Amino acid sequence: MLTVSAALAPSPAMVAANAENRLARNAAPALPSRGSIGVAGAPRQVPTSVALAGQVLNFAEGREIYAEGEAVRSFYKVIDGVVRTCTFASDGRRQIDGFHAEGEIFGLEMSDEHRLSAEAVTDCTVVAYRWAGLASFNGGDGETARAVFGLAMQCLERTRDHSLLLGRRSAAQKLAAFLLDLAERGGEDGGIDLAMSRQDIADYVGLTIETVSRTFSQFERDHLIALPSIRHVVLRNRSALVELAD
Amino acid sequence: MLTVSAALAPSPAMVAANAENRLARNAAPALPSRGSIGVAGAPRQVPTSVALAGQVLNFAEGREIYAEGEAVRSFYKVIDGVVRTCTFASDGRRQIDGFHAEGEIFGLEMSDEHRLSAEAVTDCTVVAYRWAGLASFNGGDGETARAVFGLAMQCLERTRDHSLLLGRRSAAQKLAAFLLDLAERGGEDGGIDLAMSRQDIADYVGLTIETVSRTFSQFERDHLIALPSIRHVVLRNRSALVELAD
DNA sequence: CGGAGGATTGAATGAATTCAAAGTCGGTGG
DNA sequence: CCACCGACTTTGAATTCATTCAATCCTCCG
Repeated sequence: MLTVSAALAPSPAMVAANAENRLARNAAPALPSRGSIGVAGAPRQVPTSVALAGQVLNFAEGREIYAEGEAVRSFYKVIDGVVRTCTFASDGRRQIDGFHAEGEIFGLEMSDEHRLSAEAVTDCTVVAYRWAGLASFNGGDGETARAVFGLAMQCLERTRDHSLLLGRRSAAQKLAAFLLDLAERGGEDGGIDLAMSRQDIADYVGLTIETVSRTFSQFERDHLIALPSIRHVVLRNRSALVELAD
Repeated sequence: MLTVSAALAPSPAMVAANAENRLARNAAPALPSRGSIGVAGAPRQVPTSVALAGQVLNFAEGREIYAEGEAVRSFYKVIDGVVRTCTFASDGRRQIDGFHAEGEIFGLEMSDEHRLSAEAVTDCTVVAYRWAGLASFNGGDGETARAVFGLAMQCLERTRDHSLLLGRRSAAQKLAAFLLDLAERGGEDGGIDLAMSRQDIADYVGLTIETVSRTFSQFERDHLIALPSIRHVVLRNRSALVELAD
């Protein structure tokens, strides 16, 4: 149902009720954006321009896209909005593995069931590409394979950065790094639009919501940032933040 | 110098002074092993059996294999011994991204310079495969591409697990998870041979060396483990450890 | 305008770190 | 062969930082 193309090879015939999408540089349509991770800015570069058919799907804020343990049938690219991938510990604590914004992919896994769940942080539009584990990598032509590989490597790099962020760092270091990352991904200086709640941020950087709040307030008192509204951050002293972050 | 084959395609002609190696299931030669991560056991399965030429290299304990910032010319597979990949914060703190044992790869990166450095935890033997970023993915035949892709996905999974480990978890949870991971990778039950120092462990799980030591001692007092020698751990109550880890 | 969920702030607690000292182990040289 | 040295590890006490628990404050929506 979710999938359209045969294993990574375009097959327009199967593109039924839904629009076809191309996995290409700047391919995202200009939908009214309610929530980029950072500010609207330069689209994230994807190192491919390969035609790949997929099915466009919409999810309302908070909706689950797939659950931990569910069979892997697709991987996804974000067209608009923000998605989080996460796991839940036995005591209920949530750990957010990553936020995925326009142009980024998620859900690409080797095993046959998802190790993480995915949820819409904001209302969002994604494209599902048929994918059922490593076997799916077989058929595609060289260029498609290369595209998917590039995307996987991008995930790997982001995940690596994340685990370095979580290592032995203070709350201030983590949050400075988090904000700088958002600013970089968002594109322009000036303001960052937070797509996610404080709780999301806390679960991403491995802190409590109170510590996140306190640290942001401290940053503001120190004139490192301004918080004109609850979901908007302005970097006032980027170099000091960089210094802090490491 | 380090590289032997043309981009991921076997080219025996270039295999000059050094032995050729095949990236295959159970390909590792039976060298006298001084340091697997865990106990000697079932070889880590690699989901490929593709011929791939590479150059065999040896590194003494503590030696640097490549440095952060260095140009990416190869990725590596561990034949024997253990390798760590890590970064250094500006204040000198080290963060270990991963330990890589027999059969595992490291150093596969998309960018043109290494974001991490790699060092020999023990005396070790690795094979270097020519690799210069995403462009290297172009030439190979389908099967080689698939092999490399599978390896990249394996790295991704390990890195994901690591970042979940580092999130909001207590020292006991982190170390229980660490020991269970080693035990699983090592193969058999019974004993775990720690290839790495307490400092290495601390830098991997994001704790101080003192906390690692104290927690191990506490585990021993609680009969979760035994520590017959400094580099040897016996799991005495695996289910309790699993419970602890989450 | 009033309610509810999310965010901020405060005070007390607790876990991990830091600083400091003692113990262990392996290796080297007498 | 034994004693000593040095690096690594363990243990102890005090401190620090983030968490927990609790109360208040926004802000958005109905």
